[in-house]
Amino acid sequence: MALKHASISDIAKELNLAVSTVSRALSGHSRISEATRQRVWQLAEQLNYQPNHLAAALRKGRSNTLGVIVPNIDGHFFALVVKGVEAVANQAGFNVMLCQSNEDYAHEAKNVETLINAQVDGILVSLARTTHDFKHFEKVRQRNMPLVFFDRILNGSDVSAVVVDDQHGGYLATRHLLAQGRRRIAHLGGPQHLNIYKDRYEGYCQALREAGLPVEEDLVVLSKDMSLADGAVSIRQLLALPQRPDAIFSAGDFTAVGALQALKEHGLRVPHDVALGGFGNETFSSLTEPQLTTIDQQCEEMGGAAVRLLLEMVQETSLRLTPRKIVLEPHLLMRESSGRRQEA
Amino acid sequence: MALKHASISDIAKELNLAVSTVSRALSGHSRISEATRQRVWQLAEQLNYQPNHLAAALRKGRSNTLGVIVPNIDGHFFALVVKGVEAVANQAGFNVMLCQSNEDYAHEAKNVETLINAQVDGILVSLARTTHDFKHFEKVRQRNMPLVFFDRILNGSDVSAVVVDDQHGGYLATRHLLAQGRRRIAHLGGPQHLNIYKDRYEGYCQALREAGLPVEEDLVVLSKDMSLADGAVSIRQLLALPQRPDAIFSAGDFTAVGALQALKEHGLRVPHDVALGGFGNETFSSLTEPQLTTIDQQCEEMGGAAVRLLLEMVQETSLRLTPRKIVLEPHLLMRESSGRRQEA
DNA sequence: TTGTACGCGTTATCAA
DNA sequence: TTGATAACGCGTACAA
Repeated sequence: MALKHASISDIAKELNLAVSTVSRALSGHSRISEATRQRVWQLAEQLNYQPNHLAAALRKGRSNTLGVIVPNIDGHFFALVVKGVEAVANQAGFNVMLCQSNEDYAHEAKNVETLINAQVDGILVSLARTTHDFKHFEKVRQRNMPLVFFDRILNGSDVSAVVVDDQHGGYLATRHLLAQGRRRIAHLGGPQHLNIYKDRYEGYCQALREAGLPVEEDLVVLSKDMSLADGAVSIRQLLALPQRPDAIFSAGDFTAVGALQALKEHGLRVPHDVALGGFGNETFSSLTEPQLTTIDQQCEEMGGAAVRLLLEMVQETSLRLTPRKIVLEPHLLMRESSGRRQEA
Repeated sequence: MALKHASISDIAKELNLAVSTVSRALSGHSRISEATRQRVWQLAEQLNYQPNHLAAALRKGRSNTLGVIVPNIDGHFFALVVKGVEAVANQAGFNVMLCQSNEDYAHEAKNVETLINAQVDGILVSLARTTHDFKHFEKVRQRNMPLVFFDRILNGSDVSAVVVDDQHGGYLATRHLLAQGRRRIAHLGGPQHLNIYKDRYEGYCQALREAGLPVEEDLVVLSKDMSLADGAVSIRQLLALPQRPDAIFSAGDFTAVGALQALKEHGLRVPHDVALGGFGNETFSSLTEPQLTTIDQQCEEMGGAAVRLLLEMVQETSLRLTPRKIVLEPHLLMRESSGRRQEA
């Protein structure tokens, strides 16, 4: 337990002032004579006074703390988003309480409870892959607690959110592969109830359509976890087709690298035999051989934008009613894995 | 602002009870008639009562929140440690407040202030690379706030901490390279004021000594950031030597992979010409070509152990006086980069 | 078993 | 400009 500490009333007693006066002197809010203000500050300094934020929070009904729920933190993406969140939040004088859902719905629901109990002033969420509904946010809405989503949301949901233009990202990646002369382009996708995977897929379709190519069902392989292993499995499936693809656009870097490894194991050369593009710009993406072409999302920027949006809602109750969306632009990072076919 | 909410006094009024009775009924502390307890719980449920933790915290002088300061979160290591921290903390009913120092001393000091202000019940820290003293923890000690370090601490400091046996890790890696028949083994190390880099270096020396080999100054290259770029720079320096090394033990995976890339650029084959071992088992380490031999630390376990140690100190004041250390065992992960020289 | 009364440290309101 | 006082919601001695 912390040692007993100097409080506002200690200062008041010492200076023969009322606590309210001291409080105002310290917060610099109301009009206060320069003389007493100085006396107060000086003694505060001397006693090494530290404001008790808990008490202030109780009184004001505001904890100056923001809650963040992410699926995980060991990938590059969410780690960077959280970094952005923290930077902007701290800047604004808010603390960040972190929760990981481990891609699990039940865990996510528990996280929400936790943050409500902790009395955070607002919540930032990116959904777990296993989340199909918003039930667990009911209490948050009831309390009229500010809530902002980022990156992963449910398709067709009307909520405040900061997202990347995933469709455009998928479009960019696929168009790039087309530009390299590829015609049979496969897609490795994720759970379609999540905006990000659905939109990336749509972008893929859009690019094909634009090139006058059909979307062949056989060439679209969806997986649940978007893991390394999923990539390998998908490749096995694709290579069993009568005619194999000459390029692959994966909606995630992990799956893309899993695919890369599997392709090599099957004796296929990347990009010569099969060109490859991923999504997400994970750390390892530039360390594979060949280096992986991928889509960069503005991770830190996303975190910062989400916090700013949330803080506006925290400060202005009226803004909590109408959902607002912020859309960031993704960028194509051309690297080796999608190069042109070499004329042998 | 959250909507007005049911408090224990609301329940009390409704039931014609005293708040204290309700309080006890809910917390199940004192003796309470089964009848009233049931009535209270039922109404609480009905009114969707949520305890106000802020008020409880103020009253009890305990926030049930733990603070964590890490240098960053975008590497694999700290991400996993934080995951472990969160799991165990939540399990025990504690929240986690996260701060990143960005490897910067000043930032770290600010983080400490932040956490003190937030009135956390205890602090977990892994030092920034630029931290050379403990000054900024003075206030923490003054308040007798529980403080536990993990992974990175200052050499020779007498504090409570959970660390990996880095010396043994360095020893394992180096001995492994020796066992592959290498004799001129270089070392890429980090700032020696931090235990982890110092100890890994010591382990390297120990293995060489044991093999009857000298530690050649020329073969030891230290760098500040342990980044990818540092690895490349170090390689340039090593290759400028009259006789180049036939193996390298790097105290970090990033540097190791930077070295790997540089070696390849110089036309050297890994492991044939130069065998390579890293430290830390980053995600990308198994995705490079060749796959990187490295040392695995028990990240999540470390986070969990640190929280447990901290919580003991939170609950039992007397335990805060004598520093305790917990040492985890590292494991060697043999992969391709350290294979035997192939007889051509 | 239950009720009374007070304090945790702040801030906000009203009066002086 | 300052002071007195009442909350914020909960926990806990002490009394009944």
